[in-house]
Amino acid sequence: MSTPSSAFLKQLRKMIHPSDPRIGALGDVVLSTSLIARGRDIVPLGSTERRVLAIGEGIAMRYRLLPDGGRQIFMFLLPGDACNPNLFNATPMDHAIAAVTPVRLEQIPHDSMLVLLKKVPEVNQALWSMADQQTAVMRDRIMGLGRCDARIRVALLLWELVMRLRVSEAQVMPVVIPITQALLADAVGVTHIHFNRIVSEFCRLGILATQRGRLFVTNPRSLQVIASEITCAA
Amino acid sequence: MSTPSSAFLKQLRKMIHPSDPRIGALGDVVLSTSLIARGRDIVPLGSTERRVLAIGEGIAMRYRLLPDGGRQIFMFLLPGDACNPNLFNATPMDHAIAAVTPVRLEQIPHDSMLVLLKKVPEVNQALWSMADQQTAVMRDRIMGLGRCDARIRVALLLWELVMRLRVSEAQVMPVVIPITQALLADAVGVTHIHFNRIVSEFCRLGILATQRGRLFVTNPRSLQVIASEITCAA
DNA sequence: CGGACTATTGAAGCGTCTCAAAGCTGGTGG
DNA sequence: CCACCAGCTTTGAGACGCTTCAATAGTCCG
Repeated sequence: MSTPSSAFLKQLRKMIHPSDPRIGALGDVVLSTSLIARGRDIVPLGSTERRVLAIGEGIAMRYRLLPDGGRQIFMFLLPGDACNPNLFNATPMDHAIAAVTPVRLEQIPHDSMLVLLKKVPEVNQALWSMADQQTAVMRDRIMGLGRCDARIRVALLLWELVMRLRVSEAQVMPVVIPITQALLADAVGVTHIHFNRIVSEFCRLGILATQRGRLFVTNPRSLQVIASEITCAA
Repeated sequence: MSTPSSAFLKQLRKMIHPSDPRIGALGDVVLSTSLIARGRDIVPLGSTERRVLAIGEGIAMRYRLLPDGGRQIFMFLLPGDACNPNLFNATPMDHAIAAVTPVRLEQIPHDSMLVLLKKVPEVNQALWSMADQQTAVMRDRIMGLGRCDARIRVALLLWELVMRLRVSEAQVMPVVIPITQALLADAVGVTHIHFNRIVSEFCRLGILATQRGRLFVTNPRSLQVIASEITCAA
């Protein structure tokens, strides 16, 4: 069985096929892990990696800084998500990736991945799927930013995180989102201050509960209702 | 030489390597084209394609409709751009692609692509690069939508289009952008009406000139200046 | 020549930002 | 073990960017 305690390999396996025999080859991959402290960069701006990096545990973010000190967060990366699914990319990163919580990072040298790729071509396909999923998340973000008011954008983001957390971690009901309000605000493109007013409202509605540094989603159902007030047809 | 009159194959060739000998194999690909009228869908919502579709000539858009009748445009596709660079994707589209101008569409069956892929593995790499370029464009869009006011978003979009048009078509100075103001507005997330006020301002500044259905960029330089008033460090 | 689409202009309303300030909470060092 | 400090959260009031609604004008096509 070679249970891959790796979140990344687990996700890879899931994308290939429920029970492909060649999946055993995944165990042969050279995988190392390291711990990244909260707030530190995992992949700095302008870097070119020669390993596949993936989130093993914790939460990270793709982001970019602006000259005025602002910051835009493109998306949050959850356990199993790859920072750079494109094995062949030689161009320097146009953004950075940092740890939102303490992160256990999984690293696989490109060489090792390429060997695997030759043995199991379906891995390439799986990597494509992972990349596609991430761009789908970004499309949803563009959708929200371009067409919805802040209230709905917040609901959309939280709903997205709840859904994605449910698969990576098997969460129980009060879903925990261990991300600062300021960071969440930087993702939906509002001031952390206005974000907070919206959170307060959701708390009053019994949808959320707060604690320093984290949010509890007590009622995902109504979150989705709010989100779908304007959400897309897809 | 087998000059591929195909914009897509040209782009593919460019991404592989300036002068790889195996590039000749690109000519063996099964390529057909068809004409799409302005406004028609190229790839409808929910479809699953078994061919690679690419823009040969003209401009298309990735977009999604909202229940309230609104529309968000994720990005514009220019000659050479692929609608679906992921050969292995079997999941239905979560958005649609339509022709902004009359479009000459290039179609290559997946079978044929896979044959090519086996002969020239670098093609896979090239497809990855194309996908990466598109997500880079989307990241820039998120950046703008989340962090910049409308004036700058407009400058950013127009600057992006000017840059990308310069490579696909060898444009001369008054760069023509044959896209309706209403559509451009739907891309940057403002009312077409407010978009028009910004265009008017840019006209007064001598940056733009207008004509029914198209924009002329007469002074790209100052466009970039405005765009970089807040733009990212990258 | 009529009809449909595109562009343009004005005025009122509101969503969000900005600035300013003050609680809180948890972790750190004394 | 306590005090302090940095980071996170919360609250208020004024300003402004953008939307909305309404209406007119220009331009292409059948």
